[in-house]
Amino acid sequence: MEGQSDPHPSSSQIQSQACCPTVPEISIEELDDEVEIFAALANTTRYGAVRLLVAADGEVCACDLAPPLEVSQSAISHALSRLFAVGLVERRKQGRWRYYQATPIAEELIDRIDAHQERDR
Amino acid sequence: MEGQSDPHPSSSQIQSQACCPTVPEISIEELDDEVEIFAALANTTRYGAVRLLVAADGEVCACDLAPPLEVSQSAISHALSRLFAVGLVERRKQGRWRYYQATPIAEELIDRIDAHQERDR
DNA sequence: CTACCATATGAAGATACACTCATATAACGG
DNA sequence: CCGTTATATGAGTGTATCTTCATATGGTAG
Repeated sequence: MEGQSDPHPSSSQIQSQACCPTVPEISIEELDDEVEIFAALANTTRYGAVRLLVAADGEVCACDLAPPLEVSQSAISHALSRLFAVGLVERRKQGRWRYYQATPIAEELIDRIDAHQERDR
Repeated sequence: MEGQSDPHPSSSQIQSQACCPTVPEISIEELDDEVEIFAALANTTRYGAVRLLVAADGEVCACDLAPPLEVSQSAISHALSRLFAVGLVERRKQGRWRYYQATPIAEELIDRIDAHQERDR
C-alpha cells in the first residue's frame, strides 16, 4: 500500500507554472495538542458551555451551565473536564460548587469566530 | 430520564454567595455552524492541511499537500472538500490542478493558537 | 481519439466519540 | 452522625467519523 506518489519531481522540471511553489515544511507530529483544542470545541455541548462562559465574562458554576444546554449533570461534567484538560477553561472550587471560567485562548477563538460571522452576514 | 434539575430557585433565596450570577442566554441552536468550523479543524489531516496553507501564505495545489501530510490522494481531497465546505479554504481551478488557499478566518484562528502556544511555553 | 494525470465522490469497514447509568467523593445542614 | 446536594468518573452502547478502495469527471498531451 502507498504506491509512492511524488508526481512532479520526476522527469524534467515542471516547477514553473505547474503546482510546487515550494511547500513549507511543518512538523506534523507536533500538531496534536492544537488539534485537541479544536476537537474540544467540536461538540455542541462543549462549545455551548464555552460560549456561555465567554458571554458570562466571569465565573459560572457547573450547575448553572447544564440547564441552558439541556444536558445532564454527568454530561456537563464530562464536557467541562475535557475543556479544562485542553486549557479552554479554568476552575475553582468553593464549598460544594465548582466555578468555571473561560481562559484567554477560549475568549480569543470565540472572538475571531464572532468577527467572522459578523463579516459575511 | 431527565428528572428535571433546576436546583437553586427552589426554597429560599440562594443567590447571594451561591452559584447563579445570572447566566446569559444564548441561542444554542445557532451554534452548529460554528461547531462545524471547529470540527473541521479537529482532525490531523485537515488541520495539517490548514497549517500548511497558512504557512505557505498563498496558493498550494492539492497534490503538494498530500505528501507532507503522508496521506492518500483521496484523503486529502476529502479533507480539502470539508475545509472548503465550512469556509476555511478557498479554491481555484487551473487546468487539471486545483489550488487551495487559507481564508482569513483560518489564518486568524491559527494565529490565535500560535500566540497561545508561544505564551505558555 | 486515446492514454494519462489530477481531483472528486460514494460506499464500507474499523475506530473513536458522546451520551447515559451507576456509583464515588466531598461538602454542607440538621 | 445521617441525609442531601454538587460534582466527578468509569463502563457500556449507539452513533458518528475517517480512511481506503473503487470509480467518475475533466483536462492535457501524443
